[in-house]
Amino acid sequence: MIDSFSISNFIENLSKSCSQVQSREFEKGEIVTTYLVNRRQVCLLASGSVDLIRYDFKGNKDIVEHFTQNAVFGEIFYQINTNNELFCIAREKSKVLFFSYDIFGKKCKNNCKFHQELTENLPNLILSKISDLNLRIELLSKRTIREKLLSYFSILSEKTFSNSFLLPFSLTDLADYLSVDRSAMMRELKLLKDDQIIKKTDNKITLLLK
Amino acid sequence: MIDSFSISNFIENLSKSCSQVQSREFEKGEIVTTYLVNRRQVCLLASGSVDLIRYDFKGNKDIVEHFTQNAVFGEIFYQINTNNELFCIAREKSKVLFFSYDIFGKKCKNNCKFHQELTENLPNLILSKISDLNLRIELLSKRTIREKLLSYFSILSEKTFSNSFLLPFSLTDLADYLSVDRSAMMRELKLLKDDQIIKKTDNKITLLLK
DNA sequence: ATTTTTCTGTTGTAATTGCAACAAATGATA
DNA sequence: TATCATTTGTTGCAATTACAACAGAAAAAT
Repeated sequence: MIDSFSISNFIENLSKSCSQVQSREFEKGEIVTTYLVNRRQVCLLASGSVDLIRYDFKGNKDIVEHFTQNAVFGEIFYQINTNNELFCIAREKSKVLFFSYDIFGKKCKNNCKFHQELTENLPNLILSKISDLNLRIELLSKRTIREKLLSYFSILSEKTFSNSFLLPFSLTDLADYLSVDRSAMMRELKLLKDDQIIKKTDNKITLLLK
Repeated sequence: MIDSFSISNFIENLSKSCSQVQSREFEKGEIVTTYLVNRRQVCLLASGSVDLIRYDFKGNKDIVEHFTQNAVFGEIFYQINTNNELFCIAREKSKVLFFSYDIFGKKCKNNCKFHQELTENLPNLILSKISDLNLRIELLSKRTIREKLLSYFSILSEKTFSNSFLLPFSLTDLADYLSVDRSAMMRELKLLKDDQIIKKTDNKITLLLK
């Protein structure tokens, strides 16, 4: 599996640039890409964070997906005809690599090391994207807010090998990720505290399961 | 993009078997694979249909995912630590190819045509898997049953270029796919009929939008 | 340092939904 | 053909949830 270290290496090596990969830095708020055209382009987030945003017919903003380091994104992964406009916007200063999805089979003309590492690791990046999507479906499939929260906490707990962990999102974003009303989620969090199932201080959650 | 025709060709050519791909037929009800071990194995459904089933701690059966022709599946795409047991079960007579995900970069020793076609097409099969997952997330993110149904119908309508289309699922499975209570969904379908937003006869839906 | 924006926290209320339970229709199997 | 299993369709009711609206805290921008 690719790790942050490898990605950093990618970026370093990129100075001796691979002809088939572009790289660019974005400031907070800048549009990284849109899902309006139909290209075979893949975006790989080398550093920072990027949101996939929808503006619906009423102009309401809605976070569809949230990308962090090593995430791959782009309209090629989102062949869904929503009649809304989808944008990827940098949440903070971010570095993004752009290349064609069809880089897969092909060898680089220069036979460059960077290109080779990229094609070797892309399959794993895609695997982890698929797992992330499946995880979200798993959570969204739960019927109640309580179940959604507890499933999510349980997964964070397993990831960190601890009953205590920091939420990687703000509570507002968490409600968005679980696709529930924020105030209803806040209420449920309070009930979970009252029932002594969790403890919560700021964005640190502790599971109190016996 | 790969089509059914290409897949059929794959299967035909498979007679001169590629050393890195196994193929097997399953009868209805047979276990195709389980998500208990951690292998790099990919399953590709050449024909038939397969369900990914969960049995929770109470023994309740739950359809997590439903695969049809050309779908790729296997635990490699599902790195989620649910404490449940996940099985893939053939819904009908089905043909499945098995191979390693790491087939990607590697060339076949025999340099066989089949292997080459497979590695060329696998990236596209994976793309369409990702789009399917994103589509489901899109639907599950809707807040009401009505919105879920209408979004789903609208996508089917676009796919078929028609206001009338057949549901690819039974209503029971549709409720499962949208992760809502079946009886609540039935009620909402009736309300949609009463409000003259849809017509429904058996599993044919007609959108009555002006 | 002050203003503005975003985030957290809370609550009442109405609407939606899950659940349980049932009957009829359809499909599968022996 | 008879029997069993699955699917469709329906309803009452209790529980959950979305929505709206607000205030205070924290963070970001000027």
